[in-house]
Amino acid sequence: MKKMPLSVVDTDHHDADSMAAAADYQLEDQVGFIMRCVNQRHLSIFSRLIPELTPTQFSALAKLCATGQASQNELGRMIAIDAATIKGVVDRLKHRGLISSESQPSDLRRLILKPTEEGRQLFHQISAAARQVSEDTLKPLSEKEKQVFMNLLAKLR
Amino acid sequence: MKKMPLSVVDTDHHDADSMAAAADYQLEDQVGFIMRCVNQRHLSIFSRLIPELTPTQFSALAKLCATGQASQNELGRMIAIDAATIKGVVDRLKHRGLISSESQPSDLRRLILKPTEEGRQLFHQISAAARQVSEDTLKPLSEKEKQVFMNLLAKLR
DNA sequence: CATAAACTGTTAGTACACAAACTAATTTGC
DNA sequence: GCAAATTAGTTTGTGTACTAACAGTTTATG
Repeated sequence: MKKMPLSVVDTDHHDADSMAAAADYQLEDQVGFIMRCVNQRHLSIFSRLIPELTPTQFSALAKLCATGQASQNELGRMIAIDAATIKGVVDRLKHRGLISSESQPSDLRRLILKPTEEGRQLFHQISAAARQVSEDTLKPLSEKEKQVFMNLLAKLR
Repeated sequence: MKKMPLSVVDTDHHDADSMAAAADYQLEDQVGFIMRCVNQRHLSIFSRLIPELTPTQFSALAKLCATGQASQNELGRMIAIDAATIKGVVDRLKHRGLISSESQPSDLRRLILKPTEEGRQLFHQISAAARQVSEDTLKPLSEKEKQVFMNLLAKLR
């Protein structure tokens, strides 16, 4: 790793305020940046322990197994995924035979989604690994710290 | 909001362990799920306060303004973005005239990236807003809680 | 010095994620 | 009873994000 010549302060950038603000802006101290990194680590743990599904696909399948059935948009709302995104997720799960869909006679706009027997089986098979993913992600923290962290994280929802 | 009929426990799903594991699996209590939600909120705050750039584009520009220059892959490494992804980010910043690139004579593989004057100006203009993004994201926490949270979050990197 | 190993950037492929614009179906409000 | 608003799902477009495979360049090694 070579050090690059640092030359931040160079020219006229308007007011003194924005100069000072920009000068001591530390990208790696910002919540968003660190969260992105933590998420990268989490995704890597997830795909190692559960190579069969993406986190989003697993969320959808898990929620569908928990509720029994739901319409497509309804499912998206339950797991915080918008209508445009959930479509692709559902298509892929359907294509793999993990969920089924049929239109609801009483409301022709709606697609009723249900997990197939295969989908339920897969969910049950990997639910232990899913719990392990959370555990591994929080591994760097002590039991007490985990509780505090999860508590604060939930407040930022 | 209508309640759906809950019918989770229905058929033979192998061992008692995985049944029990699956039965009390609460998606909304998992780190990964909550982090995704927190990130959604953060992204929404970001795009409201800084509509000019995405968080990733801002990271790249900010780091380039801080270091003066870097090669493409080097820049990616500094902000935790892989080679395939950084290409698109750099292309878009270049297309908008915020950074420039030229190949390095001493190593023909490398593209040396630098912020343009316009890029530097934009960075200085929005750096205050960038700090505000972090502040707003952490708003639900008290000062003490913010410190604790950032400390624990950093441990999960 | 030759060549294997490592590195830089590129491309293709898959999968989110969201905004905006659209169709069709259903509710509502007057 | 009917127009207006709402809802469900789809499509398009943009922007991450990662894997895998690849070509050209540089470096390290035998």
